[in-house]
Amino acid sequence: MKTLRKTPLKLTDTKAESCTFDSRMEILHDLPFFRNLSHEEMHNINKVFSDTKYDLGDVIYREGEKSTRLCVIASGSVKLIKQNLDGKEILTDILKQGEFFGNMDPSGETFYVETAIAQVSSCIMKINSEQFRSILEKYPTASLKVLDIMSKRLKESQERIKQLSANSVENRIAYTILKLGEKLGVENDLGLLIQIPLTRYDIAGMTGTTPETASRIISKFKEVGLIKTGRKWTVITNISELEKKI
Amino acid sequence: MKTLRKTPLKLTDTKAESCTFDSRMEILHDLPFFRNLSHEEMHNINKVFSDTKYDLGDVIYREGEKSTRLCVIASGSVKLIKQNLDGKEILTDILKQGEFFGNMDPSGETFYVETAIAQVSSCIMKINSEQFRSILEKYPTASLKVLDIMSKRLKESQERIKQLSANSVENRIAYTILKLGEKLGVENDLGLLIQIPLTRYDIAGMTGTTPETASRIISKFKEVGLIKTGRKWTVITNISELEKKI
DNA sequence: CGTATAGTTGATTTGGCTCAACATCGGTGG
DNA sequence: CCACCGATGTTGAGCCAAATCAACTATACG
Repeated sequence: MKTLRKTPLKLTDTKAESCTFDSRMEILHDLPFFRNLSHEEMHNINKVFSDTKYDLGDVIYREGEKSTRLCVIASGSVKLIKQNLDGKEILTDILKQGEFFGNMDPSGETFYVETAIAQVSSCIMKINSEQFRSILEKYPTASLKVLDIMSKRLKESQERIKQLSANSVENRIAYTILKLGEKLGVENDLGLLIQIPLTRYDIAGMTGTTPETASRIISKFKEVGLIKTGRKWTVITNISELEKKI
Repeated sequence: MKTLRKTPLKLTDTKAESCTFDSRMEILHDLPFFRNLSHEEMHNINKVFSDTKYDLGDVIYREGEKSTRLCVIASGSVKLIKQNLDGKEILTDILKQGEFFGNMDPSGETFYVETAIAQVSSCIMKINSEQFRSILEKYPTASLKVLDIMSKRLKESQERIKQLSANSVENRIAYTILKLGEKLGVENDLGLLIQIPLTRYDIAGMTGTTPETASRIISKFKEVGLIKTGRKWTVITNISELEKKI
């Protein structure tokens, strides 16, 4: 039952170069919604973005603040959190390089509905909501791509509602770990490693339970050999059996 | 405690004329995403839509079927349902005239992720996903409007996740009734009537609980004079006090 | 009117929360 | 380099909100 082992996570610090104009160029070019644009167009778009580096745990914006910008992750990863009145944290999403978050409503009268926190040291590219909007107006293909991404997120969100409404905590934790594996998994010598620091609080916040209950269920999964975990890291060792727990 | 009273719901049957080409024209013109289009453009768009009448309880499409069309409610209202493995029903959304649902991914390789059911007799306008897509490509303003609506739905969906994760059933039922009041409420002699037939099963499906628990909590709300209800109908009689229950 | 559907209410059970004590990891500074 | 300590994770005991199971009543529709 002992899984004593140093963290297998590779938390390479955001390299300075991930925030340079040229590397941003590459990242922007890889975004689904800016593909097919000419180099010159991309260059002009890139000029409109600014960037900021954040260390692990830094707040990018806070729920309730006036929302004025759209953010794109140039490197690193970001978690989106909603707070309940009694302080309970709901983890809405975990985003990785190339994904966007923040505001794209140009009205100027909106407020962030969640708090964004750097989950590892990250470089975040930012653009004014109105400017982003005018890019979308200029490139209809881009806005359809954004629309597709939003559709997908809505579907995922509704799947989660279904789970919270009808499934047990065990189901939800199995599902969440598998989804994280799909999205952030990296094969290593142990199995499929989830390449972000993930605490019991995070898992509890994603599944609508408490850290204690999350810990208990994770211990059960460990006992039957579905996963291996340690402080802030998780490895899936038996995907097919874990899928049966959903 | 007795609220013996005939249903105050006005379930006017979908008038035949709500499905005529001309009345569809009006409805399309009122859609947020087609506003600002010329009469001629609208006329061309209208020609691409077909329509179908559904009676209360009719299935418009079923979860898992190949998704090929986008639907717009010309008249009536529609509920979107997801089923759990053990048969439990999750009510994802209730939509009214002018709202859209279904599929807008043109890839042709997608499946409906929920079942759509007419909640009253309804006229549904339908368009092929690819055709809708090409309209969006042609009118960038329209696709941005659609994007805005999707953003709003995503926010609502995440709010619901938060509630399911952190709030009591009482909180959630109060919230849900208030939201339904905002969206579908009509002032009558009793108070703010929710103008759709709404069962305890529906409310349970929207709040992630059981009909029995929903009934108990609704009885409590009735006792303290926050709402009045009968078979399939709900009237909010004290909004401000009901808000305190969230 | 009679019947199927919808709603209510009670008794019992239980999954998961709360509170609490303890174990362990890993970064920091002496 | 190692000891320390705060952050993280584990585990136990008791409790409670809500699910389940069940019997019943009320409503609307044909």
